[in-house]
Amino acid sequence: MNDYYPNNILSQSFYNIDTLTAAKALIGKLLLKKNNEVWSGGMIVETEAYLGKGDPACHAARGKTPRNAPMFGPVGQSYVYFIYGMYYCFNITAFDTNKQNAGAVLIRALEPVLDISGMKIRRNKQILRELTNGPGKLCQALGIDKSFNGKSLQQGDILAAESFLPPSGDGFIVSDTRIGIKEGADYPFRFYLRNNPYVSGKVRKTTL
DNA sequence: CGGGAGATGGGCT
DNA sequence: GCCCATCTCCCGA
Repeated sequence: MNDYYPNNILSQSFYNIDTLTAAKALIGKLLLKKNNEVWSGGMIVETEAYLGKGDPACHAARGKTPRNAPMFGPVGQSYVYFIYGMYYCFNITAFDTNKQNAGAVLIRALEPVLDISGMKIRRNKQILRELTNGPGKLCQALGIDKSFNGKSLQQGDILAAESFLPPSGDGFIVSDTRIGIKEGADYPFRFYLRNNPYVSGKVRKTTL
């Protein structure tokens, strides 16, 4: 439990910017989800940009379908998809509406901040680092499933907001290739906070 | 303690 | 048929 109530919610215009810039700008922001009147959430520490047209790794690369429809807009809404038969991945639609017609930022990892006890229960894990250090993990920790697909992030049960504290690490955002894709694997469209222990992947040299 | 195998299902081509 | 993230179990050092 906590007595947190969201403020400084990111406006829709925040997301009307090219997807790569949005992916970097979202680093350090809060992702919030309300569960039974309690706000859970954490600071975004790792993202990936998926450009619509010309990006073979993007679900929207071959045009609009029922599944990828949210990626075609409006910007600033959720795009949630089901993966590997058991997990979900959470994206935020973001693109320059004057230049692109689709695009989204995959949220790959959070630094836990709010309702850590609730996240531990939903994850069935006690280690802080294991709660939200991966796209499927953070959806489970926050209680996000397909029913939250295509929802505004300016109101409702999922919000993105300015953080009230700085993330761990030295504050530098570094880029690298995206995880788990085959085509477009050489594009440096993944961004994360250097030296932040909550970034996805193998255990870093930090004792948490 | 780290590493590898196997399992899990929907949306596309 | 191909593509994906994560868990658990079972090794071997």
